[in-house]
Amino acid sequence: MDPIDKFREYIKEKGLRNTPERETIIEEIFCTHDHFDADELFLRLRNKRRRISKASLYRTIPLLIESGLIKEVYFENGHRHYEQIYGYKHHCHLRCANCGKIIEFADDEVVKIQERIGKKYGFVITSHRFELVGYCPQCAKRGVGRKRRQLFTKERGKEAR
Amino acid sequence: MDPIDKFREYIKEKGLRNTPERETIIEEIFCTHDHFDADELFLRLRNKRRRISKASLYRTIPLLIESGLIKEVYFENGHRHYEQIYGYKHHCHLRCANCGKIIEFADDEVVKIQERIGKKYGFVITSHRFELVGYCPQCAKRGVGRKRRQLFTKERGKEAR
DNA sequence: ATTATTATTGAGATTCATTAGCAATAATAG
DNA sequence: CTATTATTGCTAATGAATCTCAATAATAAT
Ligand SMILES: [Mn+2]
Ligand SMILES: [Mn+2]
Ligand SMILES: [Zn+2]
Ligand SMILES: [Zn+2]
Repeated sequence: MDPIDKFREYIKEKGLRNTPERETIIEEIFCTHDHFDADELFLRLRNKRRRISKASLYRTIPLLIESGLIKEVYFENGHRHYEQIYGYKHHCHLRCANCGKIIEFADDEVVKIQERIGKKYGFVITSHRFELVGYCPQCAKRGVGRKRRQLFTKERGKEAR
Repeated sequence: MDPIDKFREYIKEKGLRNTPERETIIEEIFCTHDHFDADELFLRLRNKRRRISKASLYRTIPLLIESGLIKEVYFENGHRHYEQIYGYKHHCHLRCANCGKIIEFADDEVVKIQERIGKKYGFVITSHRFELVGYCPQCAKRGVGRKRRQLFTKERGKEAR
């Protein structure tokens, strides 16, 4: 089923009303599989001459989450980032702390751990978030040498001496 | 080594200056092992008649992170949450989506996955964040019956059919 | 198709966490 | 003890996310 149909279903079920603005937003989100944030999405829409107010965009996001189309993946740089989940298999993220590159991966062991821990504490687990952070091949190589400055952002105050 | 000594070491290394305000903050954070956020910490200090400005508190947090005393654990309710890491073994979190209860757990498999994935993509992995979300025993039990509404917030639209 | 009901929109104001600016203060080196 | 300059506290500023409200438009009922 199409993301838009999925959304219509949700809208009907909730007694809400569908609108062209909402469908435009969904279309834009699903025309690529990239992670995104509110502002990025707003600009993407603007570049395509779709003028949707930021208020509507922000108001739509929770609906997309509740309908199972997207989810929040991480908070970074002072704002939330999202990704589509509808139609995509679940995955975890591996991120380069330097260049920001993100690799999506899946590993069966993750689910096993989830089951084991859930059983151990009597929890009914509904989701998980597993993120690995490090340095990608390129950055790891350069990281050893120069470029220290913005590489290890967390370690400011050193390279000055 | 004491958290404060650890911090002094860091301060010296960076050519910064230590202050009673900073030590007070560290003391307050380490007098218990709870997760915390900036405002909570500010109030805890205030209740103990330690008047430290919010500005200083916010300015100190990055130093505590860089010195390896604390780390950001999650963003929720519009603000960041932290936890001490110095002196505590690494752990992951299991959280109840309803009552907010948090259980800390450790599982060796997590590290194995980290190593496997790191090798697979050529990343030098420096850290990970693994969070399981679900319903604790109590909430899961009640969740089946009434109170559905705010319980399964993330999965609305499904249990209705 | 027309009408009634009310959810949704867009523009702007508002909130709230976090930062930045600045003058006064105090931590360190010498 | 003095000089240097990092740090403090206060306030102002920033910016993401939310809210207000009048105008508009999506649905359901005629
Ligand atoms: Mn992804
Ligand atoms: Mn913890
Ligand atoms: Zn990289
Ligand atoms: Zn619970």
